[in-house]
Amino acid sequence: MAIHRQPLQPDRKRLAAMLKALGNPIRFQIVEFLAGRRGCITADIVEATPLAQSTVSQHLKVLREAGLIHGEIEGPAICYCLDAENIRWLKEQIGRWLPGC
Amino acid sequence: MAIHRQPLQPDRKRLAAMLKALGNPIRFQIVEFLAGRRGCITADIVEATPLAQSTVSQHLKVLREAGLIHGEIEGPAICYCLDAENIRWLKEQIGRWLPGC
DNA sequence: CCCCTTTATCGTATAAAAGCGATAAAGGGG
DNA sequence: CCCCTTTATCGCTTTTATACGATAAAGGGG
Repeated sequence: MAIHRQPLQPDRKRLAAMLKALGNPIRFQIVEFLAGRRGCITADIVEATPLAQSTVSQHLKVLREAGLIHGEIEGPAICYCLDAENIRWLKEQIGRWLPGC
Repeated sequence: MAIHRQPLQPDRKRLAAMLKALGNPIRFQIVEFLAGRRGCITADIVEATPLAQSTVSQHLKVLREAGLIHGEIEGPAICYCLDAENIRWLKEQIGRWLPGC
């Protein structure tokens, strides 16, 4: 069964995108940071980081587009939380993955 | 707890490296391809792929360095297999990760 | 309505990844 | 010993990711 005959099933694509997003150490740590706080403002994440605000905003966008986090408007700020449902899905997929191992 | 105070624990670093390696769709598919065959020659993977042999070799190197596969010399060729032990470790880590989700 | 705070986006520069062809290395067969 | 097969590595180019400062957008307070 060749790899390139068909593009990649949608759920596989989604899984690979999540893994790619998490493969960056900064983003990985942002997710863990959020997990330890059950949601917080972008500014808090920027403060916890050696990076510029615009850079952090880019990373948050990647995490958002991968479905790992989501933000809710809270006054003039945005409160980011882990997307528990999608993260559960990710963990389930990995749990089922490669049953032989 | 700031993100940048300390580099990243060794096991977290290892986990992020594995996720990064798997985040590339081609490498993701190579792993699944190997899972469906319990080991095969580089040439088989090249053939299953739209890529040049040198490119596939690079991807195999990334997967090897992430500990996801390992190769054994088999005559003039090399037989690649999934590294079941490390993949189990990865799955365990993800299973334990973010217990709140 | 203006200003301040907060976040996203734009433009741009640099670093890293991904791809290829050519070449080297290593093993087996004659 | 030479040649053929197989894989890795090198040099190079193109694409993508990462980072920053500057600017725009959007909400709340006075």
